[in-house]
Amino acid sequence: MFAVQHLIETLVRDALTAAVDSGELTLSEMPEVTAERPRDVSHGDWATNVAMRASKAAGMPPRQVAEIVSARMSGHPDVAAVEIAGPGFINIRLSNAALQRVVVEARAKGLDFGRSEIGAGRRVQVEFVSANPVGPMHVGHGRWAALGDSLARLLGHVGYSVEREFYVNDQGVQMDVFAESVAARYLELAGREVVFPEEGYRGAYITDIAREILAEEGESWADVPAAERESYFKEKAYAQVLEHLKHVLSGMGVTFDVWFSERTLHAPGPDGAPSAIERALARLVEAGYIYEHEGATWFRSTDFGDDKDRVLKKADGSYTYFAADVAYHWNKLDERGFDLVIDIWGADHHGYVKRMEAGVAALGHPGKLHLVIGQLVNLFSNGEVVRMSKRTGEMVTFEDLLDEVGPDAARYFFLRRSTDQALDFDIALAKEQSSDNPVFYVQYAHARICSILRKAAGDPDADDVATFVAGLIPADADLSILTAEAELALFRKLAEFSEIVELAAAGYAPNKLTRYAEELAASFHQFYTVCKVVDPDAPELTVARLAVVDAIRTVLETVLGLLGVSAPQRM
RNA sequence: GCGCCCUUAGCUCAGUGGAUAGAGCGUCCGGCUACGAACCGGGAGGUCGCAGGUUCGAAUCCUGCAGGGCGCACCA
Repeated sequence: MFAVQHLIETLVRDALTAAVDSGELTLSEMPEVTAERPRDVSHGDWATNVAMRASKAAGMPPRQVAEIVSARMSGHPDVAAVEIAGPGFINIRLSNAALQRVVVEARAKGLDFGRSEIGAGRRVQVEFVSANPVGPMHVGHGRWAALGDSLARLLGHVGYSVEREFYVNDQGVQMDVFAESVAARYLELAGREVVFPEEGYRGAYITDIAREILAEEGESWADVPAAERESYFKEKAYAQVLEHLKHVLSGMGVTFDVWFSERTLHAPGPDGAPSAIERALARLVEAGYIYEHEGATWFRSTDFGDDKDRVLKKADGSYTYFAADVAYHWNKLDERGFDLVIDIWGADHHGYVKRMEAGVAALGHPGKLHLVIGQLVNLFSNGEVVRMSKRTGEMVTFEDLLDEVGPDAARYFFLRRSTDQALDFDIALAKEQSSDNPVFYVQYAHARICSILRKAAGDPDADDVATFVAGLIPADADLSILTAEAELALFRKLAEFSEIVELAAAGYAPNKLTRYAEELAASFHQFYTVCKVVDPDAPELTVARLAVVDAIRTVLETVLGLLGVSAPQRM
């Protein structure tokens, strides 16, 4: 709950009860009292629909109820006006003093402005990207990387203790195929006759890895048994790809606290103790959700709304991928004790949502897993669709994209759309480092402010304005002289920030932040056009407006920081 | 056939119960002898896919239909 919203709701509720107590209003039922922000600013800063909600219970038209309630909403210093409008809305306009106070608060809190404690220190894990370590990442991975990292920053800002994790699928047939593919290329390079595996990975990167092994170790591996060669190459190539993944991700500023290996779930514990998968399975047996059928071991996921039951242990004795996933989430929630676990999955995995939620519920942690399903990325270039395929070797990879458009534009573009919307990413457009690109619009506002501050300080070459703003602008600058429309509009936008942060965090929706950043930048640019900041003839006005632009600077830096985008002081 | 996501201005998209549905781009008109014009102001542009329902009120919730995307393994 935000201070101002709370204040308004209290004001309305008090007026309502006072009217009832005095007998002016008779209610068969007390309506819920809520305050909301009208979409249209001409309707005021806050509005309540309580008169419409109470209309039936009061047995009179909404506007009449509104008359009675609003008459009792006396002059609080933060409230400038109360009006009745439309079908019975009560519109409340904040006083200039209340709006000016937001600037003071933003300056006082600095980069902590907009922080909240709704997370209450609870431990949350965000697992994302988790690309298979057998090849380069596609652009969809880039989207999950930007999304997961920004979500982690956002959750941290609202009081959660956050860990970022990458799940590495380093066990299974894909790893075998991967090893066979590298081995086949190695043999080719060594001049041996070889039939490339039917289902092998044909990307050029496989040959690159083989070439590197050949350069390092010579041709000696061509003459050892295939199993020995492939087993060695598997580890060698796996390590290389993993390093590559880390390298590309760090190129966009994304790092992980934990790289979790799937192998550890299959591995027996010390002294032959059961593996994590076996322990999780035993837990499900104990809870009564397991049965045997046609030689396989099944999980009764239909008890939790899944379409059909799922196999955990196949008839041949091996475990399914899903079994490892159940064990993995048991490890997260039970052994590591996270209060909340967020997995970001591509839309191509949405068919697994129900069974995963069923697994978590059966393990005794219902509701602690939140799956974010992100729609896929369609890559365009000059209006042409670019197909992505791990097999053709012709795909544009995440790395390629990052090299072309840079980390700031890539992140911003990835985050600008809601996650359940497919993303059309036009490389050619994103490459244009022009005003078409909204990230530059926002960054420009920040750089422009820094330029003003440098000018005001008489230090055009200063590297970092943060080092001198405190000395330049007193904390108790008198802001009451700031009453221009453009100024008040800017203060209103500033006041929305805490609200936007909480909404974005609660909805796992960083795209709300990109929108806000653009709106705040627009409000600033409008203010800048109308209001001269540095004016030697008006020292008090100059100080007050410097306080404003400095507050905006900090909030722009904060919101860009939550997106993982840089806030340059010059461009 | 079943499930999930999507359908809003010419284009790309915001908007999950409120008032005259918004933004960017594009288009047309206008604004620098003020601190960064990478900026700002204004105009034109809409059957919120279609049809019912719920209620004081629906782009938003429910049902059905149409169109597009993605999935429906003892694969990973």
